[in-house]
Amino acid sequence: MKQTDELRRGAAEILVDADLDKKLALGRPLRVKAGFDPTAPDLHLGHTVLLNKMRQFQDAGHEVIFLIGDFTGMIGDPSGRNATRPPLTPDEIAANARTYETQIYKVLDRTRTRIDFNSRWMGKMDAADLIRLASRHTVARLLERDDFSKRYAAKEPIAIHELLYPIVQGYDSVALEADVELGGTDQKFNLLMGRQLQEAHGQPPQVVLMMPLLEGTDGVQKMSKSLDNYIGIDEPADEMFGKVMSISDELMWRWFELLSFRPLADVAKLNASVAAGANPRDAKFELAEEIVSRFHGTAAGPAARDAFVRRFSQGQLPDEVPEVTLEGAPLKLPNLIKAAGLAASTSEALRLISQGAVRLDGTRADAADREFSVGETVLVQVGKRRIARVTVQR
RNA sequence: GGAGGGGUUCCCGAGCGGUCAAAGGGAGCAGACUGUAAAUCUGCCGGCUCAGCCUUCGGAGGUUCGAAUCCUCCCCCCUCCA
Repeated sequence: MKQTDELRRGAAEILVDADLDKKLALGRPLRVKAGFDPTAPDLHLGHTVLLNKMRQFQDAGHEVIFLIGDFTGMIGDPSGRNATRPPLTPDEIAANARTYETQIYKVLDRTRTRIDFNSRWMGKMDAADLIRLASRHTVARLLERDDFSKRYAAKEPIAIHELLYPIVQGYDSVALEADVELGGTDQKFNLLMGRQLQEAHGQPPQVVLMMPLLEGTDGVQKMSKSLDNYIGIDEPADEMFGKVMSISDELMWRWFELLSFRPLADVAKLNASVAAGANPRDAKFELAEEIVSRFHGTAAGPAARDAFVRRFSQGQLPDEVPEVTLEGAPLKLPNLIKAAGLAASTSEALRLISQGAVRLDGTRADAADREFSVGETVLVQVGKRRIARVTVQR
């Protein structure tokens, strides 16, 4: 039962757990569905939690359906904020789907992945079909959904079409005859709707496996672009490595569980060695290396690690210092910093100088009125991360 | 159609005629400490030709020596009644 342990790894909840074993015992590849929003195709590590789980199912021999909710995208998941959003055009949807494709195969096995769109069946429904589908549900039932009931109780508006969202998503499971649906814990209601609708259509209900939402680099809030606590899977290797290293030790174990493909037993060993006094940093190195290698190729992880050690542990300059040539000499230091893109404004540059954040050729700059004339070249460092070699001209 | 409540700097949110570039919190940035950890402490946190000046408080006008604060019109959001 080793395999099912890994399939359950990190899951927040499985409904119904016992059914998962029964389905696996059927001896045929299961149809595993996971839905994705067509509007947010720029993936970060948080999204890969689900992709990782999909990959695990693929490795166990099952078929994975990457379902793009282009039809449901017209509704927008009723999370409460944007009740109405402009529908995407077919061109936009196609473009987003292509973006998905270039990203998801860093995790998923292309040969076992099927990409589908729920407009394929929903688009064919006419008004009568939709009314028939909706007639199977009651408002009371829909109000069981947490955010609906909260909004209702708070006397916030709920648009009619929002009520249709869970129904449509649930119907997707019917259309695909899904055996298993994967999703985030925030999707619980929608996922369960699939079970209900499948039963109503005479199908065995899918097993619902919910993954937790990954905490972002701040360790508290869920990873999201808007909170800027995310690591995008397209980020440069060194940056990705650095960001992983900046997470807290506590969070690291969580990430091991949800983002690593190391067997749980290995992770337990690492954990034990840290508990016995090993430097947690070294465990984090392992995690960062694995993640970077996944998205940038096997050689990239170790390379990023070396670069990291040289730069931050040994305090050396990075391998490649951006060269910047500026015009408009003579330039005062704050203006030079701004023009080189090392600070957002000269005001900020001024502040940084007074706070001792600026180094010129390695030594702290304290004079804000230092001027640079034609032909001068300086190595400018602002804080730990911003750096450039600047040459002044004309 | 009617009644009412709102729109403030990245976010939340105070301010309700001068002492307001605007309290407080969050986020962010920098310094100290470090394992670029996290936590903590300290400072910063509109812009500029920076002891001064300029532009901001939904928009446009107006009152005033002076407005985020008062008045008029407009735009947008929300709630309730019908």
